This record gives sequence, C-alpha cells and structure tokens, in this order.
Amino acid sequence: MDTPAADAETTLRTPRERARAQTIADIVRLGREHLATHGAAALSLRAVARDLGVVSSAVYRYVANRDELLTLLLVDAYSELGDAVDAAVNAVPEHDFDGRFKALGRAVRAWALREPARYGLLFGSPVPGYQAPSSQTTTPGTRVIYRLIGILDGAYRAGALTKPARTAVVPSALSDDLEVIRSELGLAMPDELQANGALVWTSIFGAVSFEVFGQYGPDAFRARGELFEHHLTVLAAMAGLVPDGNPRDAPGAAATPLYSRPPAE
Amino acid sequence: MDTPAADAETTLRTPRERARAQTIADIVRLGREHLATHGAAALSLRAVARDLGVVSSAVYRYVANRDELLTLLLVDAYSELGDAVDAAVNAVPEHDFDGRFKALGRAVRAWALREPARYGLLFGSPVPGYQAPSSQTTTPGTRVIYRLIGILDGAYRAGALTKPARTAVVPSALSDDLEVIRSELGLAMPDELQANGALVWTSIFGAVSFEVFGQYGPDAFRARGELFEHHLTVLAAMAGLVPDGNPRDAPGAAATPLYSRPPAE
DNA sequence: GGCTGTCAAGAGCAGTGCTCTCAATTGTTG
DNA sequence: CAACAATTGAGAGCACTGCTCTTGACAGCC
Repeated sequence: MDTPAADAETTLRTPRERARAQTIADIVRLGREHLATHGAAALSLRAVARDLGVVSSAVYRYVANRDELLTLLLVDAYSELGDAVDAAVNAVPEHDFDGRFKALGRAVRAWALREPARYGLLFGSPVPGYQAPSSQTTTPGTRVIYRLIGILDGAYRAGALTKPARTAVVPSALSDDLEVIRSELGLAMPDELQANGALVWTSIFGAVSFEVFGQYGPDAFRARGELFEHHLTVLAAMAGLVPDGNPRDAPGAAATPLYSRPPAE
Repeated sequence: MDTPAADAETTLRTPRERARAQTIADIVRLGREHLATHGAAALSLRAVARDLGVVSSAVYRYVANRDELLTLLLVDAYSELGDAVDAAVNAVPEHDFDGRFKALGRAVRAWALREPARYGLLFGSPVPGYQAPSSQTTTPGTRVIYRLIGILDGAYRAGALTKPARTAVVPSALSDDLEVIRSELGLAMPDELQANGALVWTSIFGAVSFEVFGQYGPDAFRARGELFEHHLTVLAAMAGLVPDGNPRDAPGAAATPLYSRPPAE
C-alpha cells in the first residue's frame, strides 16, 4: 500500500527492477507530500530531487517530465479517494441505499478536507499546460461516480427510488446522452432519475469544493458538518432515495415507487 | 469600463497620476489576457512586462508583486461576473422570481464558459502561496450570492416561495449560523428555505465547475446546455421557487405558500 | 531654470523545467 | 572471477520565473 507501483504486474524479478520501482514509489511519495503542502502548481521536480537526496537531472531517469509525475499523483489521489469511498460505502448494509449514498458523500468530503491540495488537483482548476492522459486517468477517475450510479440504480431496481416531488422534462438531445450512458453501463433508471442523479453528483462536489476552496469565507457557516449533512439529506430526496424504513411524508407511499414500470404517458 | 482604476476616486488631476493610472490599467488588461490564455498559476509578471514593452523590473513601480496583480485580476473578474449577472437578472421582470433565478444561473454559466481561466481563478483551487486580501475581494466577491439571496428572499416575501416537498431538519448550530446571516442581511426566509438556498448556490457552481473544468470527460453529455437547463429547473424547485403562473402539480397549491407565517409545529 | 521625485534599465540572486555529456556504479554474462 | 554492458548519478548549461538593488535619465513642479 505504501508502494503502489511495486505490485504493478507480478513480482519484479531482477534487483534492478525492484530498486527502480522503489525509487519511483519514493518519488511519488515525496511528490504527494509536496503536493499536499504546496499545491499542484508549485510542484517542483527539483524539490523532490532534493528530498530524495539526488541531483535534479537524476529524477528524469525515472519520470519523463513534470507532467508524468502529475499524472502519477493524479492516479494516486483518484485511487486513494476511490478506496476511501469504497470502504465507507461497503461499511453500510447493501439494502440501505440512503445510508450508502450518504456514506459516499461523507467519505468524499472527509477525504477532501484531509487532502485539500490533492482534492484541488482532481476537481479544481486544471493545471495550466497540463492535459491528463485519459488512458491512465479515466479508470481511477470514474470510480466515485460509478459507485454513486451503482447505488442509485440498485435502489431503483430494488424499488427504493421514488420519483421526486418535482422533476423536470428531459429534452430529446439530453435524453440521447442519457440513453448512451444507460446502455453503456446497463442502467435501468429512467431519464428523470438519471438526470437528477447527475445533478446530485455535481452538487456534492460543489458543496465540498466550496468548503475546501474557502468560498464560504472565514466567518459564514461555522457548523459546516451540519450544513453538509443537511445538503446530503436534501440531495438524497432529490435523487429519489427514501431513508431506510422511513418513507417520506405519507407512510406507504414508498411501497409503490412511481417507476416500477415506465410511465404510461 | 476599460480602465477600472482610472475612476477610483475623482478625476485624477496631475498628468503623472493620469499616466500612472493608465499604465496600471494596461498592466491589468495584459494580465487578464495572459490569465485567459495561460491560466492563473502561469501568470508571469515578466511576460506582462514584455507585452507592455518594458523591462521586467519596471512593472514593480506600479504593482508591488505578483500577488497584488492577482488581487487586481481577482477583483476585475469578480466585477465582470457581477456585472454580467446583474445585467441578466435585471432583464427579467422583478416579479418573475423563477425567471430571475434562472437568468442568474445562465449568466454564471455563460461567463464561466467564456472565461474559463478567470472562472478558475475565482472558484477553482486556490493559487498556492496566495491568500486573497478579504478587505478588497469580499465586496465584489459576494455580489452573486447576495443577488441570489435577494431573489429568493424577495420571492419569499412576495409569497412566491413555497416549502419544497422535502426539506431536512436544521440542527441548532446550523440554525445559529443561518440566524446570523438572516439578521445581518435582514432576511425573512426561515431556516429550511435558507439552507436549501445555500445548497442551490453551491450546486450551481458545482455544475458549472464540472463543465468548465472538464470533469464530465470529453464524451459524456454533449447536450450540456440542456443538462444545465434541467438542473436549473430542479434547483429552482429545490429552492421552493414556483414558475411564474405555473404552480406545481396541483393548481392552487402555490397560492397558499407554507411559510406565509411560521409553521405551527 | 533648477530641484526633486519618478521612472526605466540593467545586473544579479535564487529558483524552476529540461537536456546533454561524462564518469562511475552495478548487474549480468562469458 | 573477470570483462562487458546497461543503468545510473553528477554536473554543466540553457531559458525561464519572481524579485531586489543600483544607476542614470527624464519630466513635472515650484
């Protein structure tokens, strides 16, 4: 776990390869520390080299350039966030969709507050001149959203996702987009719930980003944990999730989810 | 409008002061261009000096350091965003609260897509080592949220803000925070609507940030305008706004807003 | 017209990413 | 075990950055 590159394929045979993998792991570890303390844009290969006790040019034997190190750190951060989210979600019973949704949200927020600079690298303004290679970053970068979709779609299939009080009409072009996603991921959710889910997704990160990036200002909202909990509750309702064993206003309404079959209209 | 520093106080008397103000305005203008093309972290005083046709050290006669130029650009961007939002909102009739809300959201998104780097400076990851001086940035930086609050509170006072289908309980510490804001701004909205309004606020910027920062990936959601319109509609409902002359599902329900007086419970 | 304040220029320091060459170390193989 | 070859680290160097300091020239003001 400390050396994420060491177990890349099988066990590395030659001592050279082992030493090389260890050095790369050290570089990533030091880069992660610099990232956490100084931010993404201030990440310096020379500083990493100094901490490694090596001259700057030597680092280029292991990492092609600064962008490649950024990519390694991006994957590293995405993976750690994904692990944190998975662990938090798995700790909640599978049938408790509302609880799993909130656990996901809390895990994202907790990780972001613990690692503000790395969160900024993932979800903040893009680093100028750096374009993440999607071949390496999409898989770890989509773990959280796929997990969220899995929770919502699982709830829908289990009849635990009721149509929210107000949805909005989904125009045709957007409906096509949603259909692509639905077929690619094998989802069952109809357009409205899927579109609301997308909003829930961005809203979670909007709330977390505001807190991590200091948009609230220094004074407003001292009880930010409570504020986030409130937001999670409202967002769960927006997604159509019903708290486990606590169906909305009228008891019994949750037993007949509106979308157990396609709407007649 | 082209020289934001020129009309700081009264008309500048001496030619020296006029020339100085003009130079500072030029520096801000060039800095804005560099910001737009290369991003915040890559903003270089030397590059600005080159474009200004002057040696690098000369810029320090007008701007104390890179951070002060960043502050000037921050205020500049906040003001332009605020102007764009104000113009868009004012173009909608005062009583059309739902229309004004959506105009605000659309204005934020349009400006952000037009000026991604400057949007990133305002709402993205903070620039490493730079702390915005709140004395200069809070006033322009709070224009949009104050405008949003004004729309929502105006709607509440006019009876056009109905309690959404689902709200969440507001715990005491958060309630205290909301009370501070309510008394400072002279708001009438109760806790639940205020808390939902905060979520609406962060959700708008979450959706815009995802789009501007490329979080959707290159393929997903081609109809992003429609997606955002959908989100605005759902968020308006979450805020409790009722479309003008189009009360929710049951006609007549909007005529008796739940919060015309404090809830009995 | 002369004084004074303001200004641009240039050199310089410390830092950055990155490339190249050279020497030494180290693992592998005959 | 010794020779070879691959790998590695060191160092110099280029072009860039923010920022400071000194010097000399210019222009406004009394």
